[in-house]
Amino acid sequence: MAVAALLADRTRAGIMSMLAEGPHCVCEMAAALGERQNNVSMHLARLREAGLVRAVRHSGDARWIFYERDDERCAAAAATLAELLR
Amino acid sequence: MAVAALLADRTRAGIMSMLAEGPHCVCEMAAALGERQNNVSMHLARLREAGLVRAVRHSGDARWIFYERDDERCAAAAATLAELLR
DNA sequence: AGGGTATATCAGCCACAATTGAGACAGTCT
DNA sequence: AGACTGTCTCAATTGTGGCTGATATACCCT
Repeated sequence: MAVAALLADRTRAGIMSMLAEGPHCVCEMAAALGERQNNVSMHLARLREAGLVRAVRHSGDARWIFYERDDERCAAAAATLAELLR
Repeated sequence: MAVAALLADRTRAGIMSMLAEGPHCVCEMAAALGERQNNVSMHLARLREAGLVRAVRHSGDARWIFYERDDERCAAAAATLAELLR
């Protein structure tokens, strides 16, 4: 899926926005965005496939799965988009 | 329509890419992109509504309508997108 | 005025993506 | 082991957006 299409979805944009501030677990984002957990999970899968985010398991309690941005990939994606609007 | 959604379409991305090099008329872009005229026209309408491009009539022959980018709006849009990937 | 060309608009159809609902899986407690 | 919680996956439905085909509008030319 293209970067622009990934950001085009309201929920995914919200996810990226939240992750810009730091790592969050799925249920936190679902609650904050007013979306169901399985939806957020699916959108995260899309973002993961594109490499924009990655899942990390906490060492202490592995029930929660935290997601964080891949800054390098995000920067590359931003450059790709900026090219179109250059 | 959101900026990201506008750029998510292959045809619209092609249009923006062509317009980055300079003004073009609808039929030129349709031919270059291998799309039908009415499709390109419709996509241009979307881009026009968003303010990313504008139509200009040639003074000499007003049959052709040239489209050109609105650099200011494009820069603003790029900033909006960059914010999500910041 | 009439014919030709460039562009715009509109209804109908189709494809794809988002949401829903249900269930599976993994890890943590008691 | 059994209950509970957080996450993931999948089939079915819904909804949105793009494409098509036809038509309308605008301009030029003879």
